[in-house]
Amino acid sequence: MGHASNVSTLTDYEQLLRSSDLRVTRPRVAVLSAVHEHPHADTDSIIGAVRQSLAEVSHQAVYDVLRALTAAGLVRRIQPSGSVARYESRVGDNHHHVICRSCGSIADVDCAVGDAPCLHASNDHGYAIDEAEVIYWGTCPNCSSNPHAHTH
Amino acid sequence: MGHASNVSTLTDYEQLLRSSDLRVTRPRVAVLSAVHEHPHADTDSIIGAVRQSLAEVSHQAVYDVLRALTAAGLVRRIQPSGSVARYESRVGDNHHHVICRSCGSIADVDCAVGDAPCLHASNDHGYAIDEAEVIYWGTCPNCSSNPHAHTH
DNA sequence: ACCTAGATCTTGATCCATTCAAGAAAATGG
DNA sequence: CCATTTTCTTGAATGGATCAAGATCTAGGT
Repeated sequence: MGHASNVSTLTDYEQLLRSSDLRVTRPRVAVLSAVHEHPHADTDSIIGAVRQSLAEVSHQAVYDVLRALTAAGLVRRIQPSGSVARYESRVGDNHHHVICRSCGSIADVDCAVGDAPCLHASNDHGYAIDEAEVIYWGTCPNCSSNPHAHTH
Repeated sequence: MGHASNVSTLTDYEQLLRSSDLRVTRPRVAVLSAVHEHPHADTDSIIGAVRQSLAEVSHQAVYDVLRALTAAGLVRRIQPSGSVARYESRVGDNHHHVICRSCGSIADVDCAVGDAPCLHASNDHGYAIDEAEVIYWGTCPNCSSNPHAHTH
């Protein structure tokens, strides 16, 4: 009695992992979940979030998992100048980011030109370009109105 | 006899520094020169280049100078994902970069749309955008033809 | 269900780019 | 030439990320 829950509790995250041929482990489910729930979080924040549901996960495991998930395309890693690595679960749509120079907040920006665009450099120097990464730098609404309230 | 050379040897780099209200020191001239001569070089390469003309410069001095030059707008700092900081002397023209995923080589790309463009995000979320940084990722001609010759 | 092979995680150390700190040296303006 | 302020030297520390070895767990086959 009760072992039927093994089947009924298959989460979407487990499905995602399996469909990428990744073994399902508790650290992996927890990290994948954390990235979904905390877009643009850095590794340290992800470790913190993961440990709320799975207390004793090593930081090394989180690093390993993030690498595996990134390689599998389940998460995307971004690393703006001067920042540590950050991760997001929105993948495959070629979107970009706006970053506040003052507080570091990040927001998503749909690609301005279409779906898989931005791939046209004025002179590609013979490079075979497969991705155009755009980072818009500026000041967020909050920092614009409260110029001295740094959360950075 | 001979001290007239103090005047005649004012280099362009000295002028650049003075016009930015920066004191002229040998480390600064050497670093500025190194960045001009080695576009996209990282700090370590710049330290090496600087020490060819000025043997005993501390790495800390180079870090400090690079920071000062960047703040003054005399050089530009770029830091692609997974790379250390790199510097270039081409500033003020809103150009972008293509980077080879295989060997890490970097080439300049003029802005595709015009002069100070690219500043139009599809939805800026209220951010006041002042710069659009574009990095094109791909494979350089050399790595395309010699797929296994990593210099990275 | 159980076992095995191979992947993944834990533990603990290490790397290295960058920054911090304090005092010595140098540059500018008077 | 001096005084003030900046910049450089020296040496240590920081922190994100990686390396390494062995224990643990997952998945697939029996």
